[in-house]
Amino acid sequence: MSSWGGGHVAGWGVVEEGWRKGPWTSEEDRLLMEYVRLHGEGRWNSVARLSGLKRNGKSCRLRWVNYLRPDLKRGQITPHEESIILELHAKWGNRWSTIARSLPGRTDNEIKNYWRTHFKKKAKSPASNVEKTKNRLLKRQQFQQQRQMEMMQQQQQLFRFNQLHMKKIISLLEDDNNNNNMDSSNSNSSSSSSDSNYAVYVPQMAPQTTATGTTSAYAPNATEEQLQVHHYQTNNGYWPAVHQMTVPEAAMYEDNALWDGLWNFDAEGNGNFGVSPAMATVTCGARKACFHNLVTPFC
DNA sequence: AATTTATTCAACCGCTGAAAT
DNA sequence: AATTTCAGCGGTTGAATAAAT
Repeated sequence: MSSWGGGHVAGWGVVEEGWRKGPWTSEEDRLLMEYVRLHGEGRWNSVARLSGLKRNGKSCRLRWVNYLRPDLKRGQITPHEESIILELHAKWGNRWSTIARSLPGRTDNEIKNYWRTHFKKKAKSPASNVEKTKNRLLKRQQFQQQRQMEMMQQQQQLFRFNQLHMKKIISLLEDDNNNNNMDSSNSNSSSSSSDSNYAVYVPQMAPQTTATGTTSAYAPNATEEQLQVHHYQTNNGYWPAVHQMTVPEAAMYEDNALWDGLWNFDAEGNGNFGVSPAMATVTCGARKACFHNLVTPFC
């Protein structure tokens, strides 16, 4: 069944001429990551000798570059990225690796696949099919927008709730203050619970739990440790990349992540907003960004 | 509910050019 | 200078999954 191009026919995971082929197991990923940790990227043909992996250099390099590299950006291609792909493809044609250089965290393979599935067919297919695709995308987009509105409404409600509480607290404090300073009658300093007072109150988001259960608060003062994601479960079972994201890096991603968050709003509402596990933490950033936008006008 | 069709994407291949021997 | 090795590129395949019938 799996005759990859030319050459001898070998099944998935079958050892052919000493080399294993097909999908990678979590153990193989672990070995490869360990190899890179110890020896760095490159010298791929030494992997088998030094790590015990029964994969050839080519396969190892590909696995690392397209899947295990910690700086990979996961999640769907954003509209912004899509426009870059289109623009650069018009300019350079199928020079995928060149295009990929303009999209940090995206691989040439990913861009190639994306372009082929989204644009190559569209160019060929009859108008009716294009319409169908358009309608389907539109439908999905509308649904996603609705979900987003619901989320925002919930967040606004939470904010209002916090405001009310703060008002109560302030008035209680004022009462207390007034009682304590009964004899100082001209106490102008004790402000009433004016808007300007609670407007500066920025409610802290509850810590978000990532796919791994790792707490990722993504508060402005979140430590680097809080922003680390260690191991993920994916649909094929395992995604072991160790992605360490510093606070400035996370901030840099925030913009993109916001797009991802909006674009990938997930129908199941599974808490990851439809992004891949690797982006789960980053998406928390997006959520934070959304929330921040709600608060900003009051600041 | 079952079947068919379409889509996605990880992993393969052959080829090429650069670097090492 | 010739040969071998290695890394990287673009094209292709097919298993898994989603959507349509």
